Amino acid sequence: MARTQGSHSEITGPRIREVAQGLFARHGYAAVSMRQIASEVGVQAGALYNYIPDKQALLFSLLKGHMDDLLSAWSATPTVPDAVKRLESFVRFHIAFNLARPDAVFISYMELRNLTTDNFEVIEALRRAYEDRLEDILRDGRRAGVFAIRDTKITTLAIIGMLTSVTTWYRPEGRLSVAQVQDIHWEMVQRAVGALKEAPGGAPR
Amino acid sequence: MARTQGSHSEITGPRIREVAQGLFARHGYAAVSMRQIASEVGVQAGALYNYIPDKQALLFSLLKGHMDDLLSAWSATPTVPDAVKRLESFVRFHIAFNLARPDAVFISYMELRNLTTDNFEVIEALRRAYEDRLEDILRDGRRAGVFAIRDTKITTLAIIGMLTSVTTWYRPEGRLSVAQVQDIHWEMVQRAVGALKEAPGGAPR
DNA sequence: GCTTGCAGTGAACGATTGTTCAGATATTTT
DNA sequence: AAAATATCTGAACAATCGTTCACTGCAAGC
Repeated sequence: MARTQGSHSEITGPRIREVAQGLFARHGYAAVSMRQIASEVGVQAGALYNYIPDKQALLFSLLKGHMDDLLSAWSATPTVPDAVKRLESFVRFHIAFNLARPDAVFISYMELRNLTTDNFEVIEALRRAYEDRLEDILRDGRRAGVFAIRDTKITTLAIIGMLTSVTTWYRPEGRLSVAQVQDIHWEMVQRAVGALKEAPGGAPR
Repeated sequence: MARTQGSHSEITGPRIREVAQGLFARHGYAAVSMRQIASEVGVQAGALYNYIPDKQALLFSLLKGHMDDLLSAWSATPTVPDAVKRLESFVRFHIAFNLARPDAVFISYMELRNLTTDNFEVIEALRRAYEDRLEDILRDGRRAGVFAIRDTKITTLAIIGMLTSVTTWYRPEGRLSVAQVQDIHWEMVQRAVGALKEAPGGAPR
């Protein structure tokens, strides 16, 4: 039995990427076979090659797509002149964007080592470009005297590290809403960059 | 040709774990074959099974060993009564300990998904136990009124996330020493938990 | 010097890997 | 209705996977 109903090409193509993303996130790129992907799509392994040249290209296309989405989504958020407000924007954006696509985030820094050297460099450049967006904000704020930062590069990486780690534990059915998580982290980031000056003895809790 | 010189058992055993740790960190558990490990040890694949029951047990033993080391190393650091000093101790310890064994750290949260369910639960419990050490410090400090923390659990995870991310970028030959990285992060953590009250208008930079 | 036992070899096992491709079927175009 | 095109099957490919095992050689104990 070959095709059992009408044209599937517009369904199968995206489905392959969805299924692969889920399986890669759960089990890892190397541990997932093309036959597993095909089976979950509802197709034989050979049919996958009507849509992708090979397994490596599938992984790369997922990571590339995610980084492109990330960068263009951030570019689409309105720019405000105030560095503090811009930092708040970034913090809330980063958390919301990442929590909305945990699988993509997961594989995007878990499967970097399974990329070809060429492919790796492309993704790495995009990652750095994203980090630069935050570093620019921090540099501006420092120059304006609203942030007290020792080292913008390290602070950039520390903030991104802190914010990204949310994806490792957050569960939608858990105790906190996304907005609450954003609030808590925004407060911590504000303090970490020295933007929130509290009166000494200011209310704990 | 079999063995070409004297007894190797006390060499080969640890070597297998060293080599496996390095290869797992670089390429991932699923992507590394027993033959690759054996080849780098300088032995045939079959010989590995004189030391380990199977590949899964090798991975588990690496992760278990790392978590045991981590917990007992922290337990061995002197306890001070002051919560702020205890937090400083933790921050510096976590950074130094992780930077000293990047491969072990890397696979310890990269290969969790390649563990059997039973094995995973063991490692997960140890990870939580370590997090609890930090959460205890934060809770004590909050009770004592020296930390202004909204949510101790989230703050715990955020701090660990921030500190652990150092291993993803730090290179010994880089711009900063471990001590400098510790200093910068300790300042950020101090502020994030509201322990560092700066006079409003306090010197930026 | 003989025996015992550890440490390692090298071949073999069935299973599975990514990928290719001729052929079958359904849809679309003519 | 016929021809052309798109989509998928199912078998096959060489390679590699984790693991087992009969066998070999060396070192240590007697």
